[in-house]
Amino acid sequence: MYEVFFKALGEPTRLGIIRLLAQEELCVCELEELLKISQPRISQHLRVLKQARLLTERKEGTKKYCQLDHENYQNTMISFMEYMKTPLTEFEYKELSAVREATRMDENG
Amino acid sequence: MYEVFFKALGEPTRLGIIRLLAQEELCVCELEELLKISQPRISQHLRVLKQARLLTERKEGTKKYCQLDHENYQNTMISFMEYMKTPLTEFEYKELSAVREATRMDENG
DNA sequence: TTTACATATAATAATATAATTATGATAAAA
DNA sequence: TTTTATCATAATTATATTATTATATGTAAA
Repeated sequence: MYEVFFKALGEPTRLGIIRLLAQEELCVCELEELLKISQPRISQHLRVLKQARLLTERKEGTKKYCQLDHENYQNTMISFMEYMKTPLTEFEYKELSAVREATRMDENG
Repeated sequence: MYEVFFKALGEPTRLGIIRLLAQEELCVCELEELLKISQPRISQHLRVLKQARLLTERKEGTKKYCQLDHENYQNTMISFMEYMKTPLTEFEYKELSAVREATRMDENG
């Protein structure tokens, strides 16, 4: 989940796209002209952003207008920050204690 | 900058590592045992996290203890969220107007 | 000063991702 | 109904990333 989200953001072309779409609703051909990159390339990166739930789309005639999925973007960022704050599971703590216990035993004997 | 940061987070092994290191200071061999993955693999992923400024390190004897660089992690997340809120540059708006003007001209004539 | 431990690095192989080129689909317009 | 515009997809090539294996480095202890 977070992996897909961050992987989508961890690429320069997509970062450029998503920053534009955070401010303006744009269609593929506008992105193409603004960023001076080919249409299939835009299209493929948009697919990645869509899978990461970073995009909302709207069709108008033959054009597809995209913008940042503000809600899911914010929710995911916040949820990740919360996730990073959550303590390890009980199991993880037990494992960790075991590992440290083993190390201490090494050191003492 | 953000690209390196998010790319570092956009990989499952590194996400697993960084979540542990957000809660506990751990050395490489502890990560190795907790995550059941090889030492070179840990070591390489730690390098990526370091480059993304997600890590602080401390040496103690032969061991290297790591933890999340809480400060830089938070600053980067916040700074990115601010970045996403900043309006397009004047130049970008001009470009966009030009593109839209061209489209409108197409539609009208 | 040899040995063992913790970590890093290099080389390789496997896999994944990105960009390009070519082609297809759909809807609107001529 | 043929064109044209917009977008999607497939195939290919190029490049990057990941994991493994083998080896090296450094440090502390025997």
